[in-house]
Amino acid sequence: LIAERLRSQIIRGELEDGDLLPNEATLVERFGVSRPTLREALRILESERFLKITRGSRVGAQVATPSEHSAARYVGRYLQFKRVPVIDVHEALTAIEIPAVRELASNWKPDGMRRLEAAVLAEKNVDADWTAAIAAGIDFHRLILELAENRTLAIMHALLDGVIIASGRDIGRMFQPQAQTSVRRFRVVHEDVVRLIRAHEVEEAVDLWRRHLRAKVRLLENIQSMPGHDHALVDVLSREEIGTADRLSI
Amino acid sequence: LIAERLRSQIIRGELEDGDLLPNEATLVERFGVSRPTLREALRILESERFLKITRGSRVGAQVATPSEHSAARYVGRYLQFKRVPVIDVHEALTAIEIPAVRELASNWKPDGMRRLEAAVLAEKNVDADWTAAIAAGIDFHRLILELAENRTLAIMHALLDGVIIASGRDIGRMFQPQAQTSVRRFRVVHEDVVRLIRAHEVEEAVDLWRRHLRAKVRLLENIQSMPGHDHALVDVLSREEIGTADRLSI
DNA sequence: GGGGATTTGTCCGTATGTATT
DNA sequence: TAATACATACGGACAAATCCC
Repeated sequence: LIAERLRSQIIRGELEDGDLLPNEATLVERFGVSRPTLREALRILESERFLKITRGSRVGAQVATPSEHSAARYVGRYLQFKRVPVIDVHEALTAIEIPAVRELASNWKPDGMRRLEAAVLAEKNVDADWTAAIAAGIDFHRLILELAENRTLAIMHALLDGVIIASGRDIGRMFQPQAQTSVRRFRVVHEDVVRLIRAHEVEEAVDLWRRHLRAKVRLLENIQSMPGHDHALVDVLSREEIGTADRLSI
Repeated sequence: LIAERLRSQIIRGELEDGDLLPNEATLVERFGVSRPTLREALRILESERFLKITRGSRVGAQVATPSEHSAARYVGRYLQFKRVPVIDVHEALTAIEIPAVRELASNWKPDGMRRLEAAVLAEKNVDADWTAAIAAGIDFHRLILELAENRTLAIMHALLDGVIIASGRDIGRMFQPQAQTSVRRFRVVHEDVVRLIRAHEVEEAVDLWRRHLRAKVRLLENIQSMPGHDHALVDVLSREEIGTADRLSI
């Protein structure tokens, strides 16, 4: 009940990001419960990433606004439990991005177009740095959703994107030498699609994007088809567990 | 760390739905921590709906497989925090369902077609019972996603559907007298779309479904446009809080 | 229906690790 | 370097709920 009260305050915006909660003794008094009970509530909120708790002087429980990252982990765990293959998630991303490109090509706004062209430019600038290049590529896909006038779909896209990043292995695969040529070609496609969107060439833009996404999935499939990697499932736990094993020394 | 160990076991399927965990004393011994510490871990997993804890003889912590319902609440809270309007969620559902219908009309399988026709029949049978009729209507939409060969999208659809149900108000609006005629007409549309899918009339099926979804959104908008209801945001907390207030007697 | 056994819920007191001043 | 403020952890005790006989 205490966790729910605090959580409600955070979601409603009464408690803002970075706000410091009173110390445990004060909270114990305010809610009229004992310390162990209060701590169970704080632990719940910490696990849900609504609080960030540190110990020491003049610190304590700090309010953390829910981020896409934390929501993505929950969804990712669910997908993992459902034994969903990673390729399936990529296909879902495709289904979400196609109508977004259509919408954007039909009626973009000047401000959005500026941001698209800035993103393309940013990709060009980091072309030498391989890590940054891939991050910029992911950002470009997200930007398209963000500009496409549906916040729910943008959030769903970000969640699934987050799941793939948390799962991590696909991104790792992109770093493999055999993938580099393809990834570099992707940047040019991004440039082209922006040009088509600007010209309101709806069908051409959609078609190019569809081919682009199919190429991305096929690239991952090809790299994935190494022995032992077939039908790789979503796996967001393995990475968390590395840290765990370390701290538990098992 | 303890929560993560147990959670990992549940997600990997080592602990199955309904399994009973040992009692607290045993767990304390097994993990080598004190009781308050263990309880914080159990509290985390309970809040994430991985455990269902009851007190009394011969019971205790029971493993609960993550359900769409629990995942939906998590996503719902995030949407609420982001101040997303309910209509926006409906539009996202539209974007997800359209390609699903296209895929289904292009190549359905005999088994899927059987289930579609059974769903239509089920809707016809509960036509008199208003509550059951609406539930059957929702099930029909879910079935389309389930048959459309992408599990991730089906899960996303179920999540958003769950958010709307948790938010609850839109469903309530469907019960209003002014909506009943429209909702009844929806059942006929479901029947028609199955016929078109069976006949592989792809574009016609997609077009009908697009109109159907637009009608649904418009219906909700019309009812919603009563004073004080404009741009209603996703609100999954209010319902939870009713229970809270009750138990806290505030 | 009642009593005993089992299990979680809650609380207190105390000691310890850690960050800031 | 010392003092302070904070979370972390432990052990023991009792209360409350549930189940079984």
